[in-house]
Amino acid sequence: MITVFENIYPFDLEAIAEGGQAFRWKLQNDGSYIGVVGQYVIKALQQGDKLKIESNIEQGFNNVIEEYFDLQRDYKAIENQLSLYEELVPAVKYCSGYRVLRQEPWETTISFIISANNNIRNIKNSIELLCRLYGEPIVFGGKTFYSFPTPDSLARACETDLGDTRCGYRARYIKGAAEMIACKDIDLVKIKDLPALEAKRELIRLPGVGPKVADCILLYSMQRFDAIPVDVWIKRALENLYFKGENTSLKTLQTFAKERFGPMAGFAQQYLFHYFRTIRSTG
DNA sequence: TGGCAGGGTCATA
DNA sequence: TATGACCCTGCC
Repeated sequence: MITVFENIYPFDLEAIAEGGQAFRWKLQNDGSYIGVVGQYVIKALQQGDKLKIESNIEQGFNNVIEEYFDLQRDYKAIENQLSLYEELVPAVKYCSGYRVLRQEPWETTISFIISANNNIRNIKNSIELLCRLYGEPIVFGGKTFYSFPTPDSLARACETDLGDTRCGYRARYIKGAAEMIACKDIDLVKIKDLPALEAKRELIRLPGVGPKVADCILLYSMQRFDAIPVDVWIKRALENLYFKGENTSLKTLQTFAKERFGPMAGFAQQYLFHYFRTIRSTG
């Protein structure tokens, strides 16, 4: 099925797909991106303010797409609000169209456990291998894609075999987290509704999940926009903007960012991360 | 060819 | 609270 979504603005598919919040989107020769979302393969092509979507979604096509890309949220208003912070204006201008995807909590948890002390290329490779080895095949457009593995399938996996996904020492974290979730020791659905601090504390019980990964899970899959993952890029950005470039502890930076941006912290993080990372890599 | 850094976490002191 | 180890990969 193919549908075109009109008048989507601000929306930047490339920034959304490459921005480091999701790791399963792949750029195609025709400029489109193909990704796997749940049991669905989605081919997305942006042409100006139109978004053309081709997918194997059978029911509720529009709902699935609108929810995943968060199309109902007024990002123009969000960008205007962020632009009230003078220091964010360049980042918001540069990254206009960035959106926080509404991803699945389990997949987000494992993806960001793999992300720790890793680089994006490796993260993508490991997740792809994980899906090929433990996910279910989905045929779309004559090609085979793979769904993200279930908690049960990873809980049953042998730690040595998980090493085949080239995730290194994180294999035991993946297995450990999968076991806790599969046996309902941790319930991601319930965590979604807990108060901020409690939710974070619960997530950190999972092996391989520290403060930063917990914030990623909260922001990218639980719509907790007050969560601000402080990674090396946000550290650089905040130090650069507010601490005269001086080395500052993660805790200080996190407290500062939460106070300064409040419920907008997660959005601010997205624009700062993408902006500083792009500026740095392009010089 | 070898050293280093990459969207942190964990164990130890 | 502060340090160092940790798998693997690509880049210089």
